[in-house]
Amino acid sequence: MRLTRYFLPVLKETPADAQIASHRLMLRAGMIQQSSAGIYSWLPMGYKVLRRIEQIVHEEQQRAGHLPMLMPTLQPAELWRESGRYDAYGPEMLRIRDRHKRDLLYGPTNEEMITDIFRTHVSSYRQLPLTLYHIQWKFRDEVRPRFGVMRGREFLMKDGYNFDLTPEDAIHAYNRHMVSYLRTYERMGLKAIPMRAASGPIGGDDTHEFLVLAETGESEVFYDSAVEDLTLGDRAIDYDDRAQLAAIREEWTAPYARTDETHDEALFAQVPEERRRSARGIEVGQIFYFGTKYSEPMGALVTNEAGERVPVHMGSHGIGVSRLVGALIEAHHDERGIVWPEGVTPFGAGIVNLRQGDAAADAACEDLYARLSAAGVDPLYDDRSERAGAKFATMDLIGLPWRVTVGPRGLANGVVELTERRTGRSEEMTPDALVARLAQIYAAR
RNA sequence: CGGGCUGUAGCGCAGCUUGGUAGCGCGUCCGUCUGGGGGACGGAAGGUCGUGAGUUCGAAUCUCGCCAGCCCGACCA
Repeated sequence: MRLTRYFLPVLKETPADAQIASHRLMLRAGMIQQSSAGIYSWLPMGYKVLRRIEQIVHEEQQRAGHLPMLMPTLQPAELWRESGRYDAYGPEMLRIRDRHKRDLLYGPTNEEMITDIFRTHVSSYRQLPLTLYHIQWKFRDEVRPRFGVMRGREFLMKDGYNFDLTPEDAIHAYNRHMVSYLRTYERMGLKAIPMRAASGPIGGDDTHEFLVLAETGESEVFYDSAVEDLTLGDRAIDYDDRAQLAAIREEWTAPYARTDETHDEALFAQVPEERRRSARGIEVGQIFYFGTKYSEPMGALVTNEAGERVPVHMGSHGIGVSRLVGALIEAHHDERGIVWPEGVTPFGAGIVNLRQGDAAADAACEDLYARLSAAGVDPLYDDRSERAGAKFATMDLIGLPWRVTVGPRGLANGVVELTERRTGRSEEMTPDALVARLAQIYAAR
């Protein structure tokens, strides 16, 4: 993409309403624009990041064998009356009445709807196990939206639902979600720690929240520093291997890690003192096993091998997709701007032409732009007639992991410069070497 | 939902106390000079002063109502 043809309305000054880094930087980098309290438009670059995150979530869900689908944003009230949640949910749920005076609601989640779909079409244990998910906009009428997309009223969320015959099968589904989530966050360049959590209005017994450590997090967390060192790396995972998944779950959940809601001082005291940590965290996902909580009252029954009609065991599992954009920035920024991890960056590298209009510089930039594009790096070429300082400041702000600097001075020696945003380290090299280097970095993406 | 604060140009703000018909910086547009960390000079566009009513000869400014947004708390992913 050429910057002169893009829409990137960056701000030099900080908008007064933005308090925390991610909100401030998303506004300054031209990623979002507030529409009303807790509701945002996603401008091209913000949307690009959102779509990348969404893509990673899709890939990892499908790798785990979960099936993508799409349910509507507006749901009939009847379904929620059946589960008893129409009254239980409270004013957070946005209620709407259509012209026929039918009660609708803008879905804050989809347990009722998915259960309805399930009971209509599935009646035998032979059709199990089944895990369906979708990525859809949700609405919760927060009393006090704040922190930009981190706590908006409208938000994009992946929510998945598993249907299993037995508690054992459902626990396997739970573990499958835990492992796929660990992998999802790791691919985005985030360290998210599963913590034993409280179940809230979804209800249920077994539940973990995934928290990204950040000073601006909404939850207070307590954990054993041993979890910080855990990583999945490139280990081969077989999502049908129950023992392997259970072992990974054990590995991640054995060290103490809880939010303030479930924190237990006595247990925490058993952690060696030098490994005890208390910090703040941003919740970016949660998994639940809740058994027959919805299947029983809503009649989601299947026939088992003995010919008996039994309620299915269910769980639901969410990832806050839009919130992740904010969480990523909270975890990855400095005083100059955002520092995108390569897994989610909107563009792979920025090309800065220091002397727009100079024949040699223009030609070198065009050449690099074409070759990096062909190599799948997806570069953003700053071809504006701005001075170097302005171009550098913009690149620092929008946080692309790599900056390619092209100017007459270097070109006279046959070199261009490659700078890593995270460390600020620069290296001069020939254009050929630079293309090869970036192509290799992004080959896996 | 309790407490606090703020609405003036795209963004950040001044002006309000003491009423006289709106200003600064950034950004935007045009031009010239510049050219390796938000450059300089010259010119230009852009405002129902959140909104409604009241007081007054006259309201951005004073009074009351409403609306919106932000912060702290409670709540929440």
